Amino acid sequence: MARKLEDSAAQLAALGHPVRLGILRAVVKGPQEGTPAGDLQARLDIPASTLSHHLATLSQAGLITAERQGTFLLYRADFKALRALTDYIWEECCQGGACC
Amino acid sequence: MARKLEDSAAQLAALGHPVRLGILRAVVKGPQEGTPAGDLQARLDIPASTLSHHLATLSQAGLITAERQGTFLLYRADFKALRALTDYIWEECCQGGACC
DNA sequence: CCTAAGATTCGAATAATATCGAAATATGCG
DNA sequence: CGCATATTTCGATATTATTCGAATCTTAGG
Repeated sequence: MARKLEDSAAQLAALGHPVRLGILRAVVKGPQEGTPAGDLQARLDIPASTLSHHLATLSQAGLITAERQGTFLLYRADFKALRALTDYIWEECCQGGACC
Repeated sequence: MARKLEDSAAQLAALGHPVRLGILRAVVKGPQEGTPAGDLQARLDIPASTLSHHLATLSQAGLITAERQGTFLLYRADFKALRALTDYIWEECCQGGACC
């Protein structure tokens, strides 16, 4: 399965925003079973609608996943996707043989 | 030296554009001493002014460096910066202990 | 000094993104 | 059902990014 440059760019763009990078960090450092959107909102102190928009961006990029638990929506980081993304960067780089 | 979230976000944003990711790839796969802007333009088939703008973005983010050689400007990838960036992502992730 | 080649900067139009309050949707519970 | 809580979607605005032709700048060479 060929990894598309466009998809990687979309994931990198999703991470390329201070608020979203902060969201990912908060999700990663949160409980393994996931962090409710409300908890993220309280911790990061941003309006709910803004947070929701950023969560959607990260989710569409495939970097986080959501699972409903009652009235809560638990967000979890997709570590496999993160690994694939960083791997992609280095596959690109090492193909030239200049760095590793 | 503490790596700032904002700086990482800026670097990720620089990579988060298909054309710029393509430029980085071309630079990485090019000769070690650097690739002239004109070569990149011919290979990627984009207007010179557009290319120049993207090169400036990548350069300001600290992902590539430029060195003049006569009338040419040779662009090189900053592998150290790329490594630091991918490392940063995993430092963030592994702090939670959930993934590695 | 003049010209040509390589590359950037300017300027201006268009497109995309970010933000956030208000309204709407989904879920659980009494 | 009706209400409360959690979250998203809508709508509207402000900001920023992207694009590219034309003009400018830089350097080398005659």
